[in-house]
Amino acid sequence: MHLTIKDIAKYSGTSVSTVSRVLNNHPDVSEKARTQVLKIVEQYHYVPNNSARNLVIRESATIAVIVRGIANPFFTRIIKTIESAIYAEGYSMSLHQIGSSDDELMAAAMLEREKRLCGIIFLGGRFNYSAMDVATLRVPFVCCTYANTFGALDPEGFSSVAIDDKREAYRAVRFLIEHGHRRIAALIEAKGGASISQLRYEGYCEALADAGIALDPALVECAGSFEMEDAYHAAARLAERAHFTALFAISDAMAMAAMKQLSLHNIRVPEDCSVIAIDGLELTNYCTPTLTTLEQPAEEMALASVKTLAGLLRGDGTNNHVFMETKLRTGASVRSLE
Amino acid sequence: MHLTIKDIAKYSGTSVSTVSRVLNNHPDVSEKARTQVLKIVEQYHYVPNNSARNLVIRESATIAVIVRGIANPFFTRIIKTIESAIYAEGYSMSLHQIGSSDDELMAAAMLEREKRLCGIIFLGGRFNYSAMDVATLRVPFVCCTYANTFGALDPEGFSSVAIDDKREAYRAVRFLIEHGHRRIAALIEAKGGASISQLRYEGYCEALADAGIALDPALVECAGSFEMEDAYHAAARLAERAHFTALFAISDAMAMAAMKQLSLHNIRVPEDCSVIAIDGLELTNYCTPTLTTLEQPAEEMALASVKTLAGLLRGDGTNNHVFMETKLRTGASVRSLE
DNA sequence: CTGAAAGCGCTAACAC
DNA sequence: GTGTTAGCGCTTTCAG
Repeated sequence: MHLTIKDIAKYSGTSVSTVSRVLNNHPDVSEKARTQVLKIVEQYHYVPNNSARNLVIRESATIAVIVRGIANPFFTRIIKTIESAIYAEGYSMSLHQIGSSDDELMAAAMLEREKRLCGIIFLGGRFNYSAMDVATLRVPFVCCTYANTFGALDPEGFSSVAIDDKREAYRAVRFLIEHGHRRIAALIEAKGGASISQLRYEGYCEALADAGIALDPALVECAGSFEMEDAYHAAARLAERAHFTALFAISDAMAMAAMKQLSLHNIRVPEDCSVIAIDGLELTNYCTPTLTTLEQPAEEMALASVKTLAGLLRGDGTNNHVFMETKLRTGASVRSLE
Repeated sequence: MHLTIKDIAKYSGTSVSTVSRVLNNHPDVSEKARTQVLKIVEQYHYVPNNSARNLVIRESATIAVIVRGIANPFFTRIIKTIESAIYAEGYSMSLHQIGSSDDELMAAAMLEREKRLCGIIFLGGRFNYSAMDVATLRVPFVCCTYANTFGALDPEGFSSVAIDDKREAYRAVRFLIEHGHRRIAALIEAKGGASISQLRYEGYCEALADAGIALDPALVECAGSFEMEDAYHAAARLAERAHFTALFAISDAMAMAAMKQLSLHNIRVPEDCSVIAIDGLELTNYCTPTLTTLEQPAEEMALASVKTLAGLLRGDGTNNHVFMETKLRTGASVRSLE
């Protein structure tokens, strides 16, 4: 079917070991043999079989990045930085996306064996690994953008880089309160459960509580997902049910959909209702009004993830868990209620 | 290092073939052996090595989807549909992203050997393959979203599903002309070259020509990329240099950035300037004003790609090249110049 | 510098 | 039903 290294050896009048050496840039090959092999490779469009290669090598200096939900535009920024950081550290990257219903740990375990990985970075994922779940993993791994807050893992056994979702949500809502708002609605995904939505919702509740504002259930609306369309409908329910002077959305995308819905209800942003969110998508710089948001430090998070993993691989460096801070990006969607 | 099928055979008191049969759900295994093997597999967290598996199988009923630039939000919609269509046809999907500087054909050739693919779908990619370039590919492939317009490939040798970029751009600009506009600016990526930008630019030129409107170079601005930020700056140059009553942007994202810039120049959309684009991103439903755009039929394109490939694989069906039509999505960004 | 040969972990005949 | 065994295509000692 396909040409093998054996065929190339035959056609170029050498042996498979010589061909292998040429292909892998080993020094111990005569210039003559090298040229000849390369010529045949070119001529016959030979492409080596990676499965065979992966099977025989012991370790591959490859770090896998396993992404859950690549549609998330926030991840694309992170991935870009992770990639260059991985190369800069002398490793190569293998990027894999998994569906939201797939098991990233199983995917990781299979890749570890298939590609002889030396490390793994999880980007987005479940929040509740158990020790059993990670038992198949033999290489160090770091969770980027989430910290297994709800899981039961030995913190010494892995690393994480994330924002403190609860704290940042607290800051966002606090920001609204400081601008004089007291009737603050929340647009979340769902209550309870082990998710980013729950953490950010808790931050919302705590900020209200600390300011002596009673939690009004009528001001909290669940979209059921992080999708813009669902957020759009949820915002309609909110607008029709309650009055509020400010809205905290758990994500930029949801905030954007909500703003559209508010304008349809003749609620002007920020004149009638201020809006704040968390994420800092590039995109929300371009909507009208520009969204005020707590921007996640994507680049720093990416860098920290790779640095941590590289430290682990080199032998210096230990597992650790870092929480980064967001940066307030002041848009035009929040006004003071003087 | 890792447990192998041999270890599992030993621990479960059977042979490797029995273990293999259990793992691959072959019928010829006693219930007793099956339970026993599964127990050991579970207990020792055994995970098979796919490289070894891929090496020995002849073909795998796997279709690879190779995406260039997964950041493109338009692709995520397509991928979702492609995935379910592939499963519905009885194949499994292997999704791979490649960087914009990588060679998708080399990636495809390697995957074909590594995973014993039976077919390939390219999503986004270069426009100028040559026959030499595809010489390494042995399985049928279809180009989704582009048609190798600038390439030199035998049309019988591959399939494509795309929109006719030139025609659709023509329609968009024609739409503006029918609304009374004559000073129509164009926001493109770059002039010349083998790209979607060039095709859409040609459509713009032709629509103007057909309407007897002279092409004014001052009304054409190149962003240099498809990025929002670059489009944003390009729109500023345009606004400062020329007067126009309408703007045609080659993509939704660029249009969105341009609208923001126009508003900064006190040019209201659509009162002072109408805006139209091509793509139909979900997102532009939520910006203000809602963007009028020619929506690419992502789902149909995805479906057609898989159907074509499946036909090729089954033996009925031949290579073909289909151009789909966009659907006008009327937003609020275009007004009539009565 | 070069080639022969021993596997890497798995599947699939092929015998039993 | 089950076990033995011959490779899949490649890298890598180990001799020459």
